[in-house]
Amino acid sequence: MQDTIKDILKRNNLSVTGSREKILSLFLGHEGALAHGDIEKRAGEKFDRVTVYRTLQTFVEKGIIHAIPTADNSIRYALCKDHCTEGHHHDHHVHFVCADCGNTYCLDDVVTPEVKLPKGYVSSHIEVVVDGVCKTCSH
Amino acid sequence: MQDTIKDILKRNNLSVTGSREKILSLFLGHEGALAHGDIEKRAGEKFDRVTVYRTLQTFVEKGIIHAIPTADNSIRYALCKDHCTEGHHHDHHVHFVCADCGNTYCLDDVVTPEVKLPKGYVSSHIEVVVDGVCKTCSH
DNA sequence: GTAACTGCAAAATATTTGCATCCTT
DNA sequence: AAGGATGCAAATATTTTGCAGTTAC
Repeated sequence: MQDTIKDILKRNNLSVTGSREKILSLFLGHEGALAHGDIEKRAGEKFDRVTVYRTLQTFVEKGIIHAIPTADNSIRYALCKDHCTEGHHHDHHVHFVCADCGNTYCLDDVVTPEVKLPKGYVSSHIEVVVDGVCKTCSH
Repeated sequence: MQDTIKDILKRNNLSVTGSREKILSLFLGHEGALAHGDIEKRAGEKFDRVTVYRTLQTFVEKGIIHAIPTADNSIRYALCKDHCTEGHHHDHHVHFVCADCGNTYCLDDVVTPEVKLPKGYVSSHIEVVVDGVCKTCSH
């Protein structure tokens, strides 16, 4: 696991630092998406806010994580399991926000559906966010 | 037009006040969606920030407008053209964010597609946001 | 050794709350 | 007149920026 994290960082030309390893391990160890606040909470409270902001930004730029906009104005981040590269995100899956537990999941198996746009509109990216109750909470 | 605005407010049991009339008229007179900041800019005169916050919140609660989450963390608001009532939004259309002009449009004719979720997931609402170039800018 | 990263302080923004006053009904 | 809405001040919260010290490579 340690090696995997380092590998991810190195692969993206990022220096391997404590903060980055810890933040990245939070993502790897958590199934759902994390908001900025979640990271500060879940971490052993050692993080400077600023470091978290900058680390998340760096990760997004490098294509390690992607941002998921949700209705409550809190941006969540989740690992890119697809083959994202710097400046090129390819997250063609659906996101799911559970009203019960509040977690946000990437439904990697659910492919973004096609949308027929009116004439003249050109689509470059489609983001689908489903609200509802997740597998765990619906039991 | 004036009467329409008043009608909308009255229909929702809201007192007819200057701020509400003006903010509502901004939405009626603008095809796209508006963010908080847009409203302060477009309003010819000075609006108290607080009034805008509270008015938008009230409108959302009453089902007059709905919020559109976008990737850049700026919530946009747009008129509900469907039959929304207090606490019950029914905006089953697709939203489009133009990378060129920055406007956000409700594509009322484009119905939200069905999404097949994995077993155990229950959907209550699906939000589709398409990024790309709009009709006007693609010319 | 050098470039990159972090943490602290502080600035710039954004949002919420309390309260006195004013306006709508 | 009564209740709700507004505007101001101020409290909170969020995000960004600058810079000096530290660390990775």
